[in-house]
Amino acid sequence: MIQEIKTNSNCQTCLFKQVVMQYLTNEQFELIYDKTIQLKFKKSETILKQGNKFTHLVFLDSGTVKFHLENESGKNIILSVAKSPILLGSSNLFNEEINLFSITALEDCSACMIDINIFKTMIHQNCGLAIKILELVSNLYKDSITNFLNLANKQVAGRVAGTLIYLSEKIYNSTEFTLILSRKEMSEFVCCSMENLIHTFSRFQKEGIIKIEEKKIFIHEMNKLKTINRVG
Amino acid sequence: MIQEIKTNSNCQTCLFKQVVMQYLTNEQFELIYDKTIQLKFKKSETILKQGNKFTHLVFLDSGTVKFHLENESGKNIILSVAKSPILLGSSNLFNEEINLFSITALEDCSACMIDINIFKTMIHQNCGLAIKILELVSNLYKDSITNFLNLANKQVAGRVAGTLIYLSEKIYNSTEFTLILSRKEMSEFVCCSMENLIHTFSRFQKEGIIKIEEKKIFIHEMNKLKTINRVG
DNA sequence: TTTAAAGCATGAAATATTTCATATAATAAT
DNA sequence: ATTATTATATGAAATATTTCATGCTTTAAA
Repeated sequence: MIQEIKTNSNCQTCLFKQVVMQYLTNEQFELIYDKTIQLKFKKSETILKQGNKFTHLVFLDSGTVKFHLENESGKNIILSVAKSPILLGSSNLFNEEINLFSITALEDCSACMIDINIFKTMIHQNCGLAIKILELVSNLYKDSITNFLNLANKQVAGRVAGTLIYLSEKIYNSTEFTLILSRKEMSEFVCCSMENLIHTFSRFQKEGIIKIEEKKIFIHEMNKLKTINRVG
Repeated sequence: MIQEIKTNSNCQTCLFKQVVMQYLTNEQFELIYDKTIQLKFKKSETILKQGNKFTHLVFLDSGTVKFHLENESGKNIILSVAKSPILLGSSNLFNEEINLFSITALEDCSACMIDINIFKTMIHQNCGLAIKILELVSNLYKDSITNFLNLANKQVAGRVAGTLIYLSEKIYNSTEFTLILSRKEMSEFVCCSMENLIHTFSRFQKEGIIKIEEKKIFIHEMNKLKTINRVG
């Protein structure tokens, strides 16, 4: 990762600043800003590592990331995919200061690392900011339940459909997109073997529901996908 | 459910009051108290219903509950089991005021229903309280990830082991306990068919890992259970 | 440029899981 | 007391999933 000289940064247009400034004075913001480091991450670099003590909130300014964790049997699981602009690490704020999961860049990203102690002090001084963070954590919590719902008690076809719908609606905002996840990563998202994922992709393609050209995916029949997702 | 006359209630010893009073004045607490209703729920009564607009936080004073939801294919899933004292509904506080999941009594419960609007007003006036709630939501979030980890990418035996460990360590604080969940409910917790759950119980019993006497469960070899849970 | 490695794809065998059929015991209803 | 219902249990067939073997294609390395 490359550390940028801060004078080059574009704080003027930063969404995080715009939100936070509603609750902070200029002086308070300067305190945060002094401790903030702007970094660039290359594809597949780790932004936050599961199990590490975490020292910074991360505001993802550009790029897409995956939240993932290893379970006790050593298998990797992708919890979610998120794109900028988004604040990462907020769910850890009031845990035991250990990252619950890893966050890794799926494509080149730029991010601001915000000192956690300074930020916590600000929260204590500022109800509005605390409530804003509470909103963020609540929504993360909601997303994780949605995710859980997609996986639990469904067969692989239903889960693959759910994941394709999620990517289409929440990440790419289109029924045609170029996947930045490998087949292996897709299978870690769907929680099945890579072969099963590929078989399911092939089946969906044979049935005309989707079209696959290597990394490009075209969803032709979203309705069928939604039915498959619903019935499991 | 039976509504109690408030003069009979035991607010003097209530944990919720003890915590909240650290952040509120007597006058503020009285405001909340005036709008609070104390209820008793019988086993299997619904405390909060998935999809309903939610109007009250619920402080569970006694009893044990399950968090559960129906997925799109109509299957019931138990997200978690929780026992008193615990504040229910806090994760909904800053969502769209819709219950994300249902909460149902697993045994007779008593609970205080706290008006959400009054409580929100208090949060806005009080950073300490906001941060306390933030802690609660963060921990709920952490629990749901732990739960997810137990289920994802593991075979049924590993998941059954994980659920037994959870019940033993987090709910009953003993290796011997009388299950308040039916076999059907256990299978909804583990996310498998009821038959598969029963098969797995039988297998564990044959291998001497646990002993089952109808509703009573004796965990004889916790280490083996943990190994099975870890390797999946 | 050639070779090695990684990613993707397919089919078949091995394994896991669900569904179905059936039975028994415990509980509820008549 | 008798009957019906519910909860629990077991085994076998049907289905789903993983694992394995293999091949092709693309990318990275020598």
